[in-house]
Amino acid sequence: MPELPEVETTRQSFADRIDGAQVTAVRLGKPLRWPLGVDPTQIVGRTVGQATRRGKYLWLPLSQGLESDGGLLMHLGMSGSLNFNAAPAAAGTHDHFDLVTNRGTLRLTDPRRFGAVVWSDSREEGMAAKLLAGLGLEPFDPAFTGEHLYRSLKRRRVAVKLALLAGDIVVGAGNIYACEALYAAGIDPRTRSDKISRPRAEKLAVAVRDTLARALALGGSTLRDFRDAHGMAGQFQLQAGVYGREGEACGACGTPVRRIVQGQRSTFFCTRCQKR
DNA sequence: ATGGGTACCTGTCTGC
DNA sequence: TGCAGACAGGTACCCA
Repeated sequence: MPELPEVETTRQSFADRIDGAQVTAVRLGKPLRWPLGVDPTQIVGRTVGQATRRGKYLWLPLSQGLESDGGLLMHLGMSGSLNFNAAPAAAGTHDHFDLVTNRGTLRLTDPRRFGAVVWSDSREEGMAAKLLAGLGLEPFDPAFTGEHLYRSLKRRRVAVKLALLAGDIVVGAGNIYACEALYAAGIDPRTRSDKISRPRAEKLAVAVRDTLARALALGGSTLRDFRDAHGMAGQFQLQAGVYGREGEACGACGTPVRRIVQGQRSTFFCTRCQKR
């Protein structure tokens, strides 16, 4: 579900409110993608720090005086959302993790349970380090340039859409925004990554950054169940050019939007506006 | 190393 | 109404 705009929207909606809170309890529901990796009693009494984001992961620091840092690495998977509430309802069927603090409860709701909440002694150690290790550049990092994208794409020969989705060149674009960025850049998603010219890579880098920024400004996309930590839905899906619009007329040329499958996922594109 | 496929799990929608 | 099948925002892991 959540791609970078949704994860960042989520982070911004609870980070300042939970920063400085004391953990009073932890409640676990059904298993998520990985075990928590720590005895929950080790978390109780800790102080929550400022949540940060790397790709689609959130890192929530939980310090214990001077002796121990550590924190939780969280991922929303396909169907996860985090809610922060001072007076949370009783945990429902899909509520699988509660971090109860003196200011409110941070709750992960995730029907499909592809999400994760994993303890690490620091962001640079253990499971967190392992999961973050292979990630590509942040799209808003000045180092993410057309030249960087061009050189990275040159090294492989998969379809450019799959190269974007892989997340080891640039992070943050999932299925919706990979489709939308390629549409904005006028590039056919089936184009082999090593065939993308320098100028087109430049255009694509700009499109990735702008698409994600625009979605972030709209609070992300809500297709079915995404909500930020206040329960607000995103608005970007209403402006999508191609995603989820199979058969509808392309806004630029009127050609019906086409749907194909790449890597077992739907790709939406305009056969006229997007060239190989 | 690269590319391709599978696996994880639940809900919703479509068509017969 | 029931039921099978397709599909859904992600990504680690296994195999060739």
